[in-house]
Amino acid sequence: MSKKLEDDKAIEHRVDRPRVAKCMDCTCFNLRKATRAITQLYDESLRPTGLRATQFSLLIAIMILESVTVTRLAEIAVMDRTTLTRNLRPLEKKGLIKVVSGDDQRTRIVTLTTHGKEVLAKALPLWEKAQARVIKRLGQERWNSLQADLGEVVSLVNKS
Amino acid sequence: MSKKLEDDKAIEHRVDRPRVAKCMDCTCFNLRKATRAITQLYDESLRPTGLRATQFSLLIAIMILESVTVTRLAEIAVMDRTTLTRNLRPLEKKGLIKVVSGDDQRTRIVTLTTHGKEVLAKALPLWEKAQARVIKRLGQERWNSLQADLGEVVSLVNKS
DNA sequence: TGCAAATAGGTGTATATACTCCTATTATAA
DNA sequence: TTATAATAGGAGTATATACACCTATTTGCA
Repeated sequence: MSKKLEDDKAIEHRVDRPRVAKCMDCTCFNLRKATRAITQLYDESLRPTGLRATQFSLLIAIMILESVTVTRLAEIAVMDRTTLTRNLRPLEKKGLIKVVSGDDQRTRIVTLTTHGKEVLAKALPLWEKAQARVIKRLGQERWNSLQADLGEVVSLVNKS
Repeated sequence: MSKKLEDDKAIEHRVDRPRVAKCMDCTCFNLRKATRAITQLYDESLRPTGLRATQFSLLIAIMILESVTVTRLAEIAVMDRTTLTRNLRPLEKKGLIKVVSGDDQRTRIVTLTTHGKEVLAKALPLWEKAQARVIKRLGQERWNSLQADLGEVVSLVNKS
């Protein structure tokens, strides 16, 4: 290897300040920060119902779909199948959902219980308040573009 | 209570389809979806180094700060203090960071080890590739506005 | 028809997250 | 100076996340 190439390589691997500083713009880090912050806001709002934000959204999805398999629900939630399995556990334990085998014995069908629907009805106005607050503070226009961009991020990764 | 008010209350608490459907626009749910997706992309890119995206960003922050307390680092990372304590554990176990008591005996000072700097130097170009790919696919302009919006979300919550 | 491939799902393990409650140390004020 | 408040941090507990690997069932084809 020529001296020139060695120098290039050394430069390439040197960790200088400005180069490291750029890492603070990490898309992943900033998404995670925003998610941590916003999750606390929604969790706080939903606390009277005993639901976490993630649980609320899963229940909503199940209500809309009425009856859905684990794999299908995982696809919709852009969630690993095994993650969903674990996330359904506390919902089942609290009696909010019911999980039974489908006609295809491999599948597990998830549905809301009556109790689940009741809790969801109590949670809905609380969620609406939190959502309205976020949209108001962010501004409708900015919120719209954020929603669109988040959707773009998801499809960007799926097409990888 | 008058019949009129009872009706209003019934309407307020009724869970009709369009109202439930709006919940799919949940800011929290969509942020979490995007975060799950993008985290997998960065984790995949960093896999050869054995670092997760979160770990990479923490190491970067520690490198920039050179020496930092747990509470200060948690503030910067917009992370619960107890979460950070747990997140530092695997980094310490892998010998990437060192945690020692400060002059103020209550504080714990976090610094990078030589090994930590080496791993970070290996990870840096991998992160840069992932970051460049995301910016390219999203488009520089869209990425810029996403970054700004995520920052806005964080400060929005902090000001609550 | 019978067997391999595809599909649906769960477990083990490890990290990520944060709330509640706890201890230890430092700062402050009576 | 000493009692108290404030600060820094950790432990217990529970949820959230996903990879690697496993089993059971169904499908499709030779």
